[in-house]
Amino acid sequence: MRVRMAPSPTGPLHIGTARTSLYNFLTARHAGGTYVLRIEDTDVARGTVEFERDIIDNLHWLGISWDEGPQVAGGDDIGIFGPYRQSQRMELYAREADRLLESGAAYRCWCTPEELEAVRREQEARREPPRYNRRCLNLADADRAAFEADARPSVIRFRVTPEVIRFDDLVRGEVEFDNALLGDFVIVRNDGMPLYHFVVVVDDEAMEITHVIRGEDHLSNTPKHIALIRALGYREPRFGHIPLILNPDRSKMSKRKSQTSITAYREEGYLPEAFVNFLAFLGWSPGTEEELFTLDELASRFEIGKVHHGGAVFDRDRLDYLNGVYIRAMSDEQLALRVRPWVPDVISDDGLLRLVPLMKERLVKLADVPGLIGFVWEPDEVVASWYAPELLHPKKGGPDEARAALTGARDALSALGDSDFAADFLEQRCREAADGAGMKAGDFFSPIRVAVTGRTVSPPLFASLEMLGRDRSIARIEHALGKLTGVAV
RNA sequence: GCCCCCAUCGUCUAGCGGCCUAGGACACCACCCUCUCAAGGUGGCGGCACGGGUUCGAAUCCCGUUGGGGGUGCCA
Repeated sequence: MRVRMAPSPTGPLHIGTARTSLYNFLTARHAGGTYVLRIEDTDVARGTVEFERDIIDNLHWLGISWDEGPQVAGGDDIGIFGPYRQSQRMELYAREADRLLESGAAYRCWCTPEELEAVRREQEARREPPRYNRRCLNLADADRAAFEADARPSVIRFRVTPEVIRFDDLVRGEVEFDNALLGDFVIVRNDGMPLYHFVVVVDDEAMEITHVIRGEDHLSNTPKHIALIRALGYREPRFGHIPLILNPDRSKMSKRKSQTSITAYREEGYLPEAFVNFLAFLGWSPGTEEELFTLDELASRFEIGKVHHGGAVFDRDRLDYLNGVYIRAMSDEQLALRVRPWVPDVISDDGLLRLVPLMKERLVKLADVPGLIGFVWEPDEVVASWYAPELLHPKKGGPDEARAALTGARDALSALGDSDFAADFLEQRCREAADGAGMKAGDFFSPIRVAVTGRTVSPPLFASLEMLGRDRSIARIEHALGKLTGVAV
């Protein structure tokens, strides 16, 4: 078995491409087959090397690797079927196009886009299917000779034979199309650039691809490809069309309506292992109630034949949940490492490790880290700027209660030495102080929380105080007291 | 318009003729735990699109309807 993924570098790695790549990868790994990466960069107008870079990087990030593929960073191609960029395979396409021309399976067409457009409009007006009228196929010899002598640019069209095309789709079973409904489609542009339908077929043959697994949006392209395969005398691979990933409104997932670039998810701090797990289940399930799988486990369980037929909506909530599960399953040491890019250097590795227990259960995405524990490293004034004085008021109470709690806490904390400034001690003393002030613990803690973390929602208060240390904790409480007087009058 | 594909809770799905009073997960709601928020625990809400067949029996098979999606490029 030889399978391939064939991304086009006309944009950053897209969720759909990532999922298709994953399914191909899993299919190859499951069967012990070979996995090939081929860059389909025939669209020079839209493709860029930056996008190719993004695609390769993010595929790697997801843990998807390939046995054969293009050279990267000046290295050599991996594999003997290269080059693996279509832009480097032009002689092959030219040769195969000539074969088609010679056999009469393809022909040159000199129609201009404007002429084509006019014909299309007429057909639509007559409610006929819009397809090429074969004007250039039926050209008189003299006219053809004139065009050729003129060296006027021409495209090459594939002459579609009217016949019913059937194939046994890996995921859908028997599918049939009537190619009589197809027009003669262009396979080489008038600037000599070969087009997708053509190159994909040529390369799959040249690279000995046995299984073509792609998105359902290609299902109706397959009869074209099969026709081409037959005309060229190629072997027909198996085809499998996997369901699309959908926007919430159930249309094909698009940049306009959803976040589709893998880079964006990576930057938000989703874990690749969670992301892959999530992606795998968008259109497939092992048939049991298990739902946590590593890439290796997916590879051993995945079967292309068990892939669903219907599209799947991309559900952020579920992704978030899964990411949280993976975060919580990590050791503190692992999580500290993963979170490092979101934490400033002033926090040492040891310090970060001590911070991890404060955030682990609360973390959904790694990028949430600063919002969660930023108060630890932000300057006192910055933390103070996060809250309005009114936020210091406990739920049941006003400035008086806030002041009572804050002064009580300040006194209790001040009485403690640096070595006693530990969470359990702090809690004990603050509870005593709450009693002393005749307040409920919750109401007493609330102003302290806001003063120290700048927010009404925070990690556990006393562990937070401990992390912050005696002096900074007291300073923040004093500061809060000052803010309180400013408005209390 | 034409061609093709698809159809189980809001979402991801289990189900492949009797095990289904349709199971799980996310989300949502309630309660418990609790210094806030989480995490965790318990419970709840919620679905076989519709109509015909076939069969002793249909979420499962067939046909139709409806709905949704994809394609219909000198993009991929």
